[in-house]
Amino acid sequence: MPELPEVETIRRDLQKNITGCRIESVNLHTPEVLINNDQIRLDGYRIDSIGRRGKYLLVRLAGSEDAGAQPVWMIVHLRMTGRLYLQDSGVTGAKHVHVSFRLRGPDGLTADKQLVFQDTRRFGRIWVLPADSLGNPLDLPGGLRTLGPEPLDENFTAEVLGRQLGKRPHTPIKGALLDQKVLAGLGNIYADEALFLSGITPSRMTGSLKSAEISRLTASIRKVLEQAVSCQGTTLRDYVDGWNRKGRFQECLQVYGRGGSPCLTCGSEISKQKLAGRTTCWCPTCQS
DNA sequence: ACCTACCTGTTT
DNA sequence: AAACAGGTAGGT
Repeated sequence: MPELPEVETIRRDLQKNITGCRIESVNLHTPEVLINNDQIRLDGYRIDSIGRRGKYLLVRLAGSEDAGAQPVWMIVHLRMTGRLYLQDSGVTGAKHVHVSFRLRGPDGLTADKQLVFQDTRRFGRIWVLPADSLGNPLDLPGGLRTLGPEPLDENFTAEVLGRQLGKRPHTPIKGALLDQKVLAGLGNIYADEALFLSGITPSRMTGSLKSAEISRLTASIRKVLEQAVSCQGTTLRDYVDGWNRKGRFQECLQVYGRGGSPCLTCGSEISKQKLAGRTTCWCPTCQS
C-alpha cells in the first residue's frame, strides 16, 4: 500500500497531533506484528518526534519518569494494507486491529485518543528498539539498514540518482526504481507515474539511459512525490492518513491502473505488462 | 536477477 | 476457482 507520499502524510498528521503525548497503555492483539526483542514496556513513554526514512516511520519515544528508562525507537512499516491512524479512544470493533495505544495529552488531561495499527493482510511490522540502535546496524530492520537516498532530500540530484542506478545497469529501469537500496520510497504506483512524466519506457535497461534522461527522471520523481504529498497520498482501497481519511492523488494518476484506457496526453492505448514481477503501465507513444 | 512466501479480500 | 492487490525477506 503506502509508498513515500502516503507515509509522509501520516508522519505529518501524527507529528502535528501526538508529539508530546504519553502512552497510557498498549493493547497488543496480534503479538507477531510487534518485534520487541528487548521486551521494552512502552507504557509511560512520551512521543518525542516522528520521522521518516523511505517507507519507514521512525517514532522517537522519550523515557518515562521511571529512573533509568532510555529513549526508544518505534519503527513502523505498513507494507501493503497497513494503517496507522488516530481516533477517539472509545471506538472499538474495527477488524484487523493488531495494536492500539491509548494516549494521554501533553497537558496531563484525560486519555481521549488512541493510535491504531490496523492491517488486513498482516504484512506490516512494528519494531521497538533502544534509541542508540540507530547507530547499531545489526539491530535495525534489514530494509532500513540498506535503504538508498531520500528522493525529497535537497541533496537528491541527477548525479546521485545516476550513481545509484549505476549499481543496477542490467535491469529494466522499472525494477531499479522499485529497489529500495537504489532509491528509498518509490513503489509500484509512483515508479510508473515518474517514468511516464519523464517519457521513459519502463523496460529500458538502466545502463542505456542517457544523462539527460536521468536528469528528467530525477525531476519527475521529485515532482510526482511532491504532488502526491500535497494530495495526501493515493487511496486505491486501503490507505488512509493519520486521521483515517482517504487521499486524493488517485484522481491524478496518468498511467498506474489505466492499462487499456486512452493516454490522457495523446490518446494512445495505455500498455500493461508484468515487469520486475509487478504489473506495469505505460504509454507506448509518450514514453520511449 | 529472478522466484516464492507471507496474508486477506475483491474481482474476473 | 483463480487471479490479483500499494511490499519486502529469503532462497536460488
